[in-house]
Amino acid sequence: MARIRDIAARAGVSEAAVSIYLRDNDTRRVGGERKRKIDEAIRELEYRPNTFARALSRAKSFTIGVLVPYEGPVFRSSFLNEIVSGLQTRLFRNGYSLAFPPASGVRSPVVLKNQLDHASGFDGYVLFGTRFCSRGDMEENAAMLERVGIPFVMANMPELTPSVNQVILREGPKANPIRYLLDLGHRRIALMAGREESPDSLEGIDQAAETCGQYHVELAAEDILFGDYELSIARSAMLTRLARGSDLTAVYCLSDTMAMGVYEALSEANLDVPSDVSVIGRNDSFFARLLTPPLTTVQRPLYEAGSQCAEVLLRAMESGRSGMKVYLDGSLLVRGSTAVPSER
Amino acid sequence: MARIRDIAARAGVSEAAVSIYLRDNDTRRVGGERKRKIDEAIRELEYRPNTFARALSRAKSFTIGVLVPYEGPVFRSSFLNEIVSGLQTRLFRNGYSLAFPPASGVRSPVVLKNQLDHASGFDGYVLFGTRFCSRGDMEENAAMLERVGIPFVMANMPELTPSVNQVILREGPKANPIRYLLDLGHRRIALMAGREESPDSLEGIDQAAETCGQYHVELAAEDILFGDYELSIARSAMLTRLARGSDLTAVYCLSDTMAMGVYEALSEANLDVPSDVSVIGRNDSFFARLLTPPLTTVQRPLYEAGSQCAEVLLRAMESGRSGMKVYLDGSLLVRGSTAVPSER
DNA sequence: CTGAAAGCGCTTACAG
DNA sequence: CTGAAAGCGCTTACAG
Repeated sequence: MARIRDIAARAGVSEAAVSIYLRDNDTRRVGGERKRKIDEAIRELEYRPNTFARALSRAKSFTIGVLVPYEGPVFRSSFLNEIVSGLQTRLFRNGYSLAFPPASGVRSPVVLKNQLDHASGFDGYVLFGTRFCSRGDMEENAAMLERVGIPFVMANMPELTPSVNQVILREGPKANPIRYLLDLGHRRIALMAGREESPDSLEGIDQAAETCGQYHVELAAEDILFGDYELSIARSAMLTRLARGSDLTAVYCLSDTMAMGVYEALSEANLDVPSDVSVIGRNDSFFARLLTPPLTTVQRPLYEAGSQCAEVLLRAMESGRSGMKVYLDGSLLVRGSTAVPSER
Repeated sequence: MARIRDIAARAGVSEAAVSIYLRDNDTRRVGGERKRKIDEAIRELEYRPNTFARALSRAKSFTIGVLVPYEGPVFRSSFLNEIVSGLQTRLFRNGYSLAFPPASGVRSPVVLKNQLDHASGFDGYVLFGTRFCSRGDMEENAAMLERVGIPFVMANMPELTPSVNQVILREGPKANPIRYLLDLGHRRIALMAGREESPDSLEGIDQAAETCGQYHVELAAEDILFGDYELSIARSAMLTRLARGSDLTAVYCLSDTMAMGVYEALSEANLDVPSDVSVIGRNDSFFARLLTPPLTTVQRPLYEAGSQCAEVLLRAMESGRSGMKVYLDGSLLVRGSTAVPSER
């Protein structure tokens, strides 16, 4: 591997000259003839500046750590992947690399601590909430990062401490799926939440309960199901619920993936969507419109959330600002999986 | 940000002592009382060794560059994501980080060159072929990496230069989908390939033609379609083909995603799957079994391919070996989208 | 316009 | 068992 010293020697100039020319091709610090010599040496030796040496001496690494405090394959979640896509596109444009430090440990703050041990010296972080992160975990995580003192932004979490930069996906006024079901005439609605401790699920339950309350409809405890954001678990949860009596006429699922599990369960129970039971999903994953029937879903701007994370982070890195909050609203896409309730 | 110097000062020991203790807690180089002091200082100052300084002086970064020479969101491909998941899991276990250097440029070797400028000093690379990489591109890419002199492994490419480490997904003896269709009695079969120049598509075409040949069936040029590995493009390509006459009785698609596009096209043409046209996909993506009808598909061990990439790379990094080739076979999962051809 | 020197935060022989 | 010193490959004042 050629070093800057080799280039300098071959071109007959000082290392400083090479370094400065590399940073700015138009510098007047280096004369024309010498520039040509340097260029030539670089080409001949296929010189590439060492990333780590450069980061160390510049005190700027052009590396953003993506922190998903969860042991297990990250890239399997189409939800996260969509956000990361937006993040990547925006950050690449500014020349930043994305680094995923190794995850190990069980409790989320422990995993994060381990990840930070491999991510010291980075320019910024994007912290993702996962279904294994309770609100307390995330507060602990955020506090840890604040002590580190490097700019960061949180994705995929309901609003937290005011000092934290966050991009927040919220249902928004145009998207209330429970209200939509109630307006259609449904009175016995189930909520397929994710994981009991997850802030997203808790928020979903609160909102559903509140909306039901406005219609003087009860959201019964037995109608709050937990599908762990996974297809097969949602399927079992739904099956279990159906075994207790099929008086439900609608289900709102906090992810399209879980909605697919609900489709499966309903089909096994010989219940038709939507004539027996209406189903609503969330995210508008690419497969949603291709299901039979096409899934009514709460579209959420995930890619946009990713690029907003990048935007906030870039701003935080250049100005040191914190406490920025960006809110992104969802919207309801009505397709074929919802209908007025029929008497059975 | 605390440095090793701060820890040394606070604990009243030399920097060397801290560094050595950090590397090996059981060292006898540092006495018990001093160890305690160091621990305390580390905890109080929440010290984390600087990744870049450490990489530089150790000449070992514990960073693997994931090179996808393609400008555009990488994490949107569920195909790549599944491979990367396997890679990540195995590499994390050994304490490696995954780094995605920024992509810019149009031609694949140009993108790769740019990426390498941001990835110098890494311990190893995983190079992915994309649908925009011709065989010539990939040979150029491989040659470039060989000149860099750092261990690397290629994923998602048919067999290339012997010197290159590769994990190769091949159809394998148990998976020949064209033969399966022929055995069912189909005689007019279309192939939904990806992109004209992509080696994967070329290989798929060769194999399909060869198998057809064995049955004295012609794979007509007009029955070789290009769906660019995308749903909507596959849909249009299929629609265009159907407009020329619907004498086809079967389609093999080089990805499940394209198979979904074919489903759409067939449904728009009022053709039933499988009674009018049989459809086979590839990859066994998670949604394949949930389509209506459930998709017959060539299951390929993508996650396993990812962990094999990691395995090969780890071996290459410790031994310098090259020219390793790992072959992984697919297998045909027969579900509801295939049947014997009916006369129409 | 140019080079010699010090420094970034670590680690690794080396001498005791 | 311990510390002082040199070095990893860059960059950045500094002096000319």
